[in-house]
Amino acid sequence: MYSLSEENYLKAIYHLEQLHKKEVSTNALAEKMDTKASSVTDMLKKMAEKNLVNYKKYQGVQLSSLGKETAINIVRKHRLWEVFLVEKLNFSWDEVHEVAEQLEHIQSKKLTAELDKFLGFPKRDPHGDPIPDAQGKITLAKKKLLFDLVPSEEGVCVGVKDSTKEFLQYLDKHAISLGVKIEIIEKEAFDQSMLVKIEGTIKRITSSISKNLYISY
Amino acid sequence: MYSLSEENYLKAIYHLEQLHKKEVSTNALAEKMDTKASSVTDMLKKMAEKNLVNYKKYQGVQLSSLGKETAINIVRKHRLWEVFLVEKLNFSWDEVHEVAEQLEHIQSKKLTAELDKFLGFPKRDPHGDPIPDAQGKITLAKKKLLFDLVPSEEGVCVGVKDSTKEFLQYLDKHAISLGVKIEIIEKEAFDQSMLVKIEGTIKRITSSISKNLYISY
DNA sequence: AAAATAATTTAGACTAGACTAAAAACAATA
DNA sequence: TATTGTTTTTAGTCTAGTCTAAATTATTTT
Repeated sequence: MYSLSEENYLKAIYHLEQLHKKEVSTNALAEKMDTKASSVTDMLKKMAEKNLVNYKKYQGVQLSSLGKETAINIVRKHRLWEVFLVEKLNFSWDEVHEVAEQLEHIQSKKLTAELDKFLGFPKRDPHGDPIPDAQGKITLAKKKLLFDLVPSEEGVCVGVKDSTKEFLQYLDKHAISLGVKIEIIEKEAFDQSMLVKIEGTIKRITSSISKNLYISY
Repeated sequence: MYSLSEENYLKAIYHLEQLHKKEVSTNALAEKMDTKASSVTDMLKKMAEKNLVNYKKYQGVQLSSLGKETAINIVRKHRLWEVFLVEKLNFSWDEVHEVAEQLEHIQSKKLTAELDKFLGFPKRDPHGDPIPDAQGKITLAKKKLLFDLVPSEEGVCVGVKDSTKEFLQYLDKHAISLGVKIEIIEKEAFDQSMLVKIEGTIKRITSSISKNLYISY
C-alpha cells in the first residue's frame, strides 16, 4: 500500500505531533528521521499529493485523517509485536524496539487481528504505552511520573519515558520492571531524591530516575 | 545486510536450482521474479560483485556458498513463520504464503532462534517442506507426489497439489487428511492406480488422486 | 556450415528516495 | 526599516532497481 519510507515518515510525524501538539517542522522531522531537511521537503510534497499529510510551504506539516489512521495502525502493530517478543519469545524490553521497527511494516489485516487475539488483547506494550484497538481508538492511559508522587502514595510501574538501552539496563540491574509495585516512603526536599519500597526492599531513587518512570495506580 | 531485492533473487535462484539441479538461466529467473531478463542481468552482475552468486555472461547463474547460506536462512525463516501462522494464529495452510513472504525478511538472529524454540523446533512447515536448522542443514527428504512412490514405500500425507473443494471433499470422504500414514501395496501398470494401506484399511487410489497428494517419509 | 530463431546482454532512460550547495523565505534584532 | 541569522525550499546530482529497444551471442534448423 504505502512504501516503507512513507510509513516511517507517517510514524515520525505522528509521534512529533503527539509530543508538541502542533504542526511538525521540516527540521524536526529531518532530525527524527535522521535525514536532511531537503529530503523531507521532497517527501512531504509527495505525501501531500497522496493525501497523507497537509502540507504548505514553510508552514510545517500535519497528518491528514488518512495519514493519522495509517500511522496509528503502524503504532498498533509495533506495540503488539513488542508484547509478543517480550511475552512469548523471551526478549527483554530493551531488545524489542529494533525488531518491532521491522515487524510493524508487515501488511496483513488478519495477521494483526490474530496476533492481538493470541496475546489476549493487551492494553499496553512492554514500555507501558497504550495499544490502539483495531479501530485506532486509544483509551488514554492514566500514568504519572514517579517523580510526581508524594509520600505514602503507591502504584505499579507501567512504563518509561526515556527508553534508551542504558536506562532500561539500569532498571533491570535494580530489579525495576513493568508491573512491580512501588511505594513512596519519603522525598528529600533538597535534591528531590526519593526513598521508595520496591517489591519489599527499600531503595533511594534519584530524580533523574523518577522523572523517567511512569506509574499507574 | 542485503536488500529486499537481493534476498528475493537469492531465494528464487535457490528454488530454481533445487528444481532443475543445474545453473539457472536468466529467462527462468526473470519469469520467477516476474521481471524482465535485462533487469535480471543487471542484478546478477551486482550480486556477483558481492560474491553472492557465480555468474558469467551467457552461462546462467549459481549460488555461491555465501549466497546459498543466505538463501537457506531466508527459507528457514519463511517456513518457521508459516508454522507460527498455522499453529498459533489460526491461518489455514493456503493463507500463509504471502504473509510469510514478508516475514522472511525480518533481520534478527535472536528472533529466528526464539521463534524456532517457541514452536518446539518443528521439522516441517505446513506444506510438508523441511525446515533447515540454524546451521542451514536440511535433514529431511522433500515431499513427493504419492504417484511417484513405489510398492512397499510408505509416508505421511503432508499436503495437496489440487486444492479445489471437490478434491478436498473427496479426501474427507475417504478419511485422507494431513498426517495420515500411507503405504503402497501395489501399483497397476496399465492405469497406474495404486493399492494403498491408509491407517490400516486398504484402498484403491486412481492416478488422478495420487498425482495430487504429497507424501513425506 | 549458413541461416533462422531464441536467449542474453548492452545502452540509455525512468522513478523513488536520498544528497549537496545555493537561493529564498521567515524570524529576530539593531 | 534594514540587517543578520535561521529555516526551508529549489536545483541539480546520485544510486538501486527497473524498463524498452537494439545489439550480440547461442542454439537449432535447413
